[in-house]
Amino acid sequence: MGRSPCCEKAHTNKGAWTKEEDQRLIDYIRVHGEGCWRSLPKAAGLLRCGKSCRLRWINYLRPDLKRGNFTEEEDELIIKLHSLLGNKWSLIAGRLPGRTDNEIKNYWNTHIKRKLVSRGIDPQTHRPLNEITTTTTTTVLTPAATISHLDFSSNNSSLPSLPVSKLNLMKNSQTNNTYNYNNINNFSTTAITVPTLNYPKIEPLEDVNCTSSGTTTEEEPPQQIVQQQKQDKFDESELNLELSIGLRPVQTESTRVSSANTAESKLQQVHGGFNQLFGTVQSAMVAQAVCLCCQLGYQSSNSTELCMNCKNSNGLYRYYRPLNS
DNA sequence: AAATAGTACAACCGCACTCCG
DNA sequence: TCGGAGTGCGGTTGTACTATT
Repeated sequence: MGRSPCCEKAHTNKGAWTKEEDQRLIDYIRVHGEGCWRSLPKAAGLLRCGKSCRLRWINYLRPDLKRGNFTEEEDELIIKLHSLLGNKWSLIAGRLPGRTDNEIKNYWNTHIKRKLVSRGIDPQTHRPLNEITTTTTTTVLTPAATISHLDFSSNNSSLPSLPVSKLNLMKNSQTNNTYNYNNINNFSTTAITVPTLNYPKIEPLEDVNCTSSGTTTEEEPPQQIVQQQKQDKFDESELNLELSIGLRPVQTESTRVSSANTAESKLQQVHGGFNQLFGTVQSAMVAQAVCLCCQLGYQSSNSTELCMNCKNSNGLYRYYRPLNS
């Protein structure tokens, strides 16, 4: 049994929007605001599907959209973000104020792909097209590798089984037991050092060997939480806003030392689950996050005034409507 | 000038996720 | 806890426009 269609297809217009339809939609949203897209068409007197209205508004009619050509800076930012996030267009769009996911996706497919190919770079992997082997220090499952399962349970009673989904994990090839976790909210990399004997069972959905700009924390003490300051400036070489955490190898009760300021104590605080640890780390990351557009100077560079991104508590730019404000 | 090929992008489709009763 | 409604997302398609022959 399939789900019901989103609208009565029989009595809806399809295809390009007319000026009148646009105006009706704009007028309606100006008065009533966004929301309840299913009932909106009828209320606004539009013979359109609610989804169609939503798409038209979000991708074309919103007043805060930045129309026009992409700048060189935007190009480079999209490339960097794509290398980190893959085809997560909405996330990429969240970092480009005034641009929509659809617009970026189209632009990627029509311009940037070709641009990268002409530079000799594979648009999907962001590796040189003619590269056969790699000598870089980090092996990455895929630019946005998805790990289906992370399991500490077999040899370790203090850490739970970890049904970790959709983490961007990169295995550090130099330190066999370190994984880098790409935090998509603020582009930081979290190095997770796991006990050698309790090596996590990684089941990558895709096995794509490629390189990355991910950083390692091999020389840092394993139990130390090191939160490096973000780079003030968008670096041409890489988006390296590093936050590192190393998990101490499993210890017996007798050897366990508690300290309020150590990573170990943090671990103990979150013994209810590794997911909680990620939640804690992520929260810290987000709390510290300064949006990229501010770093880049796209938005207000005035230090006393946060841009819309930074005003948004989750660190991600989302659509904002100045209509009724 | 007409036909054809290539390009750009708006719009659609279907799936997945979240929310709420 | 479950199921349906609403919404968001990524991939794909359709079509208008431009360049080339």
